[in-house]
Amino acid sequence: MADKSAHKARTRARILDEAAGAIRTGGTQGVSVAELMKRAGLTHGGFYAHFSSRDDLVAHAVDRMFQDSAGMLDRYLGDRPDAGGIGALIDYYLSEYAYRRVEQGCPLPGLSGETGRMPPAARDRFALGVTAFRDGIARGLAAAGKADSDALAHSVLAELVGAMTLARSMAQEVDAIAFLDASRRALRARLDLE
Amino acid sequence: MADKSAHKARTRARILDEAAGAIRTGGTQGVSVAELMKRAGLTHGGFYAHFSSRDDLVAHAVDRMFQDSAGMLDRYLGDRPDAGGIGALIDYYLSEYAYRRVEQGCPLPGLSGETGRMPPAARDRFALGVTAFRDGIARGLAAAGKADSDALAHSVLAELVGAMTLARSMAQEVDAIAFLDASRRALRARLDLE
DNA sequence: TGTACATCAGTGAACGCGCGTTCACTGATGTAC
DNA sequence: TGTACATCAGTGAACGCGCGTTCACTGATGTAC
Repeated sequence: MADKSAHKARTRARILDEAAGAIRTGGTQGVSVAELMKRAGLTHGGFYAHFSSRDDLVAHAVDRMFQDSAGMLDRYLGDRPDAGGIGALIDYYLSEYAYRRVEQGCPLPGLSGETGRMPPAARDRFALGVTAFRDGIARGLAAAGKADSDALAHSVLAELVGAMTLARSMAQEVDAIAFLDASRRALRARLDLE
Repeated sequence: MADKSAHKARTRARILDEAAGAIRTGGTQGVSVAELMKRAGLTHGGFYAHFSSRDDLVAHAVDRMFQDSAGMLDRYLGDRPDAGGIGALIDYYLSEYAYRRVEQGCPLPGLSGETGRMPPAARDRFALGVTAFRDGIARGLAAAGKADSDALAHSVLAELVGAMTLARSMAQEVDAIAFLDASRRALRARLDLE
């Protein structure tokens, strides 16, 4: 019995992983149940043994994405972040590496424009995820000795997300890099991180 | 004959208007052809007298949105922008008024995260629209006496778009306003616009 | 240890529905004489 | 000016398709005796 339910939990996690990846690339409406189950090596009918509906899956997948993001945030700005943490986070967030990793990266650039069209449960969890992310940045800014770190965190997060979103919307990679570089330098400059 | 083709052009414009509005709110996949034609006071079959396919419509609707945006940009930062133009644009772009006008406002917050899923023609026109917008901001920054106005324009646009996107993704209006205010103040401060 | 039974994750056919697109048509309007 | 004809924007029924969801089933695994 224990083996059986552990197996089920692993399957569920696998479905959620695939869903999180697919949604980061294709948006909330970007995967069909059948396609998703196929990716997870299963047939579509089994889906409802794990989730009550497609909307239910989307909500849990959003959670899943923000858990990944929280992990990333923690690596740079854990409970006791040092002064260099925020600079390293900015460099990472706006790196070419992150630019290319749509499927594994932060869900904010790809999905925050879409919240108005999300099923309500997903929308709520998304808002919580954004807030947590912003709080993490505020902690990092405070650790770097910044005053008014809450308001500043809003501004920094806005530029991070905007820069990556616009970079990914460029047709030419040169233009994409221009967005990333400009914001990375502007952020470092305005936060006195040189 | 002249009357007839003028009539057709007006109808096409009406369909495009409705499409632009609906897409700004609901995204590229947010309106069906039938729903759209109904909004325009027509039946769905007539659609193909005006557009060769749904993708064709989406591409033209994207153009339409950026024409509207270019008009807005021109009001603040026309061919010979003055020093206060960029500050006024920032105030307007991040105002509560703009925050609420999803259906008529700038297409960047709602759509730039979605470009990867757009039909190719729409994607290309979107990238052109972003570039034009950024150039307009660069002109305004140059007029305000800023050095390196091109790179700075990337950074400013990123923060504008990111702040509005994140504001609209918040569940509570208080949190939305916090994003708008923080970025408005941060932008004015870092551009010495007080 | 061996056997009979219960559980339940996963299968795959079937459903109703909304979608984009097609097409034969209608009827108002513009043109030719 | 009046009539016959051509054009074509818009109508609405019909199509094939992919979707989310349901459901009777299978067969591997865990439990009871």
